[in-house]
Amino acid sequence: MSGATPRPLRADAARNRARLLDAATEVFTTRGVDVPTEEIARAAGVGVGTLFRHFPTKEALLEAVVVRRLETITDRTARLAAEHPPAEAFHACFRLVVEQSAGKQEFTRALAEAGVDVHASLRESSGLMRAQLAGLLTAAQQAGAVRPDLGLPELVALLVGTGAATEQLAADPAARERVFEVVLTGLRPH
Amino acid sequence: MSGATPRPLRADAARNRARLLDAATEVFTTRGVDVPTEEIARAAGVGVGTLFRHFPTKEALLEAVVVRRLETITDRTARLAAEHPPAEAFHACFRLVVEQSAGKQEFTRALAEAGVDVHASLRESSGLMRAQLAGLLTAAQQAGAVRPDLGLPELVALLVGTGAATEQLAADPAARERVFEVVLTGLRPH
DNA sequence: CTGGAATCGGACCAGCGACTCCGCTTAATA
DNA sequence: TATTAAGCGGAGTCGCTGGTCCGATTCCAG
Repeated sequence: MSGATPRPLRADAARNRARLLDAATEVFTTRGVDVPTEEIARAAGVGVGTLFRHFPTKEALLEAVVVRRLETITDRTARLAAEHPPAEAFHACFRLVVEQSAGKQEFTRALAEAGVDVHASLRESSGLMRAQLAGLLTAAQQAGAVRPDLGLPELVALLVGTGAATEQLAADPAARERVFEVVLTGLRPH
Repeated sequence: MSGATPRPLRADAARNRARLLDAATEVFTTRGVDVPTEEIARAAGVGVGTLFRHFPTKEALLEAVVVRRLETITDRTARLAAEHPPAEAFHACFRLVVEQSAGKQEFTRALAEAGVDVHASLRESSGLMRAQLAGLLTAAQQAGAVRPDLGLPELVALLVGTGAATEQLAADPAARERVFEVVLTGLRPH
């Protein structure tokens, strides 16, 4: 197995890599995954050659973006889970995940479509995320705050769905809030 | 203004047109809107030339497919609405629209992205659909079956969202049912 | 049956976008 | 500061896909 980075990566190279990641996140999110790679390179202030040296493939770049975002969300979720009682934590995380995933369905879908089996790195961080969610869910259920008949798959589906729903209401925060209320109310035991 | 069809369309032409529409519906739904036009032509058993004579553009074909599906759904919705009391009708239609819209978000999104303003035909049938839904919603609200603070936009968003959610659970009907219950429960007044 | 208009099919064309290549630039080090 | 290898940029390549064109084929009126 290969250990850490073989070489420490030169200063400018590291900077460019970071810029590319940021630019790609921005551009993919706002304009969709179909933007030409050149657009991303331009947004990052580098040439396409640089882009492809850092990420061998457009798909690899997309994957890197998704992984980073997943990791961020997982971290924040963990913090919320640690600092609040189960019911509150569950609700806060639900909102967090939905809000932070805006436009992300497209990402993962594109990934899933492109290569049949996603890369190891994605599977790993997505696994961590799922583990977090599973813990949150069972804790909330034991606290009597969530219907006991729901499993992780249903929770994930509802997260994705609520994301899609709120995306439709981007312009109207009040309506978005009402949608949240509908879903969160429906999640309570009845 | 132009009246009805200028010419009655030859027999084989009509057949081919229908085949194209069916094949396109099938292929777009199962493999996404990015399939090459040639695939659709092959699935329909015709050449690409025929395809482009009937539909001047790939986008036009997609639009025709979407319009047809919207019309079907609208018809069924109308029938349900006429034959059941408000609350039942609302629930039944909610399920119907979600189930029949499977994979359709992608369609409309692709359309919206492609040309900025969708074609008149689509706007028309989509308007009819929205009118149906609006009627259904207010009736159900007056019957006390649905939260009174929801508007048409929220309903549409929830339809789209529930569609996205159930699509994630394609393999597990029981889980899908639980998702429906969550959303429909959340829609009731509290 | 048959003439000819409508329709068909698929080779062909053009534009686009992912990725490569290589001469030039620049960070790191002695 | 000089040396050198890592890194950069972007013009160019190649394959793919939407859309066109026209000779071959098919329907149908007389």
